Amino acid sequence: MPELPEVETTARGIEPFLVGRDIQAIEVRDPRLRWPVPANVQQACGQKVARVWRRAKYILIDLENGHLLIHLGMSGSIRVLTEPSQPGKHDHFDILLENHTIRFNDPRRFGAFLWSDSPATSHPLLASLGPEPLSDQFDTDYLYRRARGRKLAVKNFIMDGRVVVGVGNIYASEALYMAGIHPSRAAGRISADRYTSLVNAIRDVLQRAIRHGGTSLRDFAGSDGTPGYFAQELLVYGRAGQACFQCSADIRQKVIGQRSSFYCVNCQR
DNA sequence: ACAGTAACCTGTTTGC
DNA sequence: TGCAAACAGGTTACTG
Repeated sequence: MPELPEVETTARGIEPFLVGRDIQAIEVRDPRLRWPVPANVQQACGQKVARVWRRAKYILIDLENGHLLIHLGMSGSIRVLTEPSQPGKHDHFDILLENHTIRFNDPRRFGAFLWSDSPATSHPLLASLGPEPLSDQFDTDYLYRRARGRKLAVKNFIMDGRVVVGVGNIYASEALYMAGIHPSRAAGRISADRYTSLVNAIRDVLQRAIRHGGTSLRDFAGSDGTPGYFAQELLVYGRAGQACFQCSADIRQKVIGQRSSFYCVNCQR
């Protein structure tokens, strides 16, 4: 489901169907999402799509005037339909193009579909977000500086979107393992050198996951029910009780900040 | 400003 | 087998 690599994959997947095309209609059949889908999304109708891109875990659709924001939440997915089909349960809205339909499905309803008049990055939900993990602004100096004086667990620190965006629960565990840092360690008590490792690990794991098309491309690519490619690459996530690949100790699972975390007590300090 | 927690939902898995 | 509890990839809002 939607971690940054999947949002990226989804955005790239729908882009060619949208850019340069006119939005003919937006059909909202179940507006109950994180926030009720507002009527003003209809302003997109009749407009041509200029750009489709991603910021944090938001998919942004830039129009000639205004912007659509889509968030997949925990369980959202988007499919491109090439021929008409009956909407199913949890299919909340469609974006109708001349030859295709973009269909949004979200059982848990933590997703969002919103409109912004001004550039999407100035929307209240996006305005105070931290840098993209794959951008130059996200480096050792930045992360080390932001961590000064912080006492919360480093795992929660890197999952805070105001610090850096796009690091979800899976990749937080993975990156900390790769960097050899214990997820419960206070963010302010980690050396600059170790933050260098962490920055590299975050970059590396996200890039690799994107290259693999995310962890559950199935949502987008026509479901065959098989888990995504990246699931096989996971080093600690979901491996509680199994042997660490580096030292063979049992991988532990612990709840940190209300989320399951996976780590090796030997390899992570 | 910071840290911790509750809350928003439904579907699937786990445990008795 | 049946049922209830626990859990799931995200984020905001509230509390102290």
